[in-house]
Amino acid sequence: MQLDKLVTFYKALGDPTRVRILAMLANGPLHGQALAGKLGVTPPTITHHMAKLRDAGIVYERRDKNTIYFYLHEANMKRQTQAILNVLERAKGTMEEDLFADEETKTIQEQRRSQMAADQMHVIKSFLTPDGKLKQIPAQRKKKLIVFEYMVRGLEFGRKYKEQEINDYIRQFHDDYATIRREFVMNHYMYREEGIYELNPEEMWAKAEELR
Amino acid sequence: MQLDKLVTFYKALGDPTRVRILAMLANGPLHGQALAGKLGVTPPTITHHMAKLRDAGIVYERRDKNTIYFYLHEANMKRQTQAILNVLERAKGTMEEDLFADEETKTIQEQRRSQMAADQMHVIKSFLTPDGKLKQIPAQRKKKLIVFEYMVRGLEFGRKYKEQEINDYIRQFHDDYATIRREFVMNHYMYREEGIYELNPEEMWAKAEELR
DNA sequence: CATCTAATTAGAAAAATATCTAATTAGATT
DNA sequence: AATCTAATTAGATATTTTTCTAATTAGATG
Repeated sequence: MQLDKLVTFYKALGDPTRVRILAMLANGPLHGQALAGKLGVTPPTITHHMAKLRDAGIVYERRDKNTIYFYLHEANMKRQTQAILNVLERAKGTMEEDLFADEETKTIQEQRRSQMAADQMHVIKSFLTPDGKLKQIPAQRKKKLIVFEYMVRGLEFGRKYKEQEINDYIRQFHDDYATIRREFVMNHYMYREEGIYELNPEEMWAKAEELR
Repeated sequence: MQLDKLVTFYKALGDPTRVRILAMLANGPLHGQALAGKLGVTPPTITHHMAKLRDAGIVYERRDKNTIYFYLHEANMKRQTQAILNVLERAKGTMEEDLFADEETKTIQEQRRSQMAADQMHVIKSFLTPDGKLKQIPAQRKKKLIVFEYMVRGLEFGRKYKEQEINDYIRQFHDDYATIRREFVMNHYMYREEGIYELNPEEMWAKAEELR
């Protein structure tokens, strides 16, 4: 559900009233009445906006008697503002089109540079056959993650996959799709909910860092 | 019109379809048909989304024969993702509440630290009387800007002011409001459109950098 | 110039969003 | 228990947004 989270965050910032609220909170916490007064809106409107900001992880609140003070969650903000950049950075490394490029897009694809570091590329080459099959699942954790990351890059960010689709995808690389699918989830490359799988770009990115 | 610009940017990122488009463009430019195909939507839908992304300065396009390729505007993205953080940073320095704090918020206000550097504070003190009047407009550009920045911090980000309101505000500091109002605009602290004034936080912030 | 392709515009329908008023709830305080 | 205060919920309305189909436009190209 990572796409949703990212979208929720930016959507929360995509409203002038909420941005003004945040600018006020930058001066220190304020309660609902104060915000309503300064902005010239009614308390229910504040409740509405604060719910959005809270859901996005942008503010948190603390109660003092009957009054609820809202605080900027600065660390969360700083982290999340970057989210889209992380997604794009990760998307750049995707090999999907390199592997299955059709005539239409080939020349454009060729213009770009892969983002994958040379030593990671080396690990990958050593575990894949020339036609892209996985010889074996690396035993060493670090190498295993490099290979998984490579494999998972062929999946599309933000798309929901049925288990069957994941199996078929993995089978391009290795027959033991069940093990690998489980590993994907265990290592947080994918997220599973009610039998539906989705890429987890945030975690993947954190992993990419760790591998360097 | 800076608030609008910021909101337009984040709003553009607040839609799952658009985020997926961006993830695809991170691999290199694509044309409308290709995007429509990959996403399973119709061309008009792509036109709609690309207009939003273009307005937000997130993509640009280049034509080749009948085909229009969309490119990620990465530099713009990187700069603009930070925008909200800049606004908040600037808002923190606002002295409005220090100067006019009412009983209600005083203790909270006291908890926070001013962001204004010590040497800037020194310049300000030397040009203001104890009751907050401006003795004279500094002749030295750098000092003048420090004082203007201080003054302008009492105005509210994102709010539209009539000329009369600006005059009244400035008169707290100095009788020659006309000169100072003109200076505010000339130095890009404020933005003027059809007789309505609004703070220009982006420029102000750039200025704050320059002063350090 | 007739035709093809990709993109855009127009216009409609459905969904989501922002905001208000009125009513209700959750916690203090008397 | 009765009363206050701040916040929330419910429900209504106006606006904005997403997406579609059908029609139109802008450029190439035979």
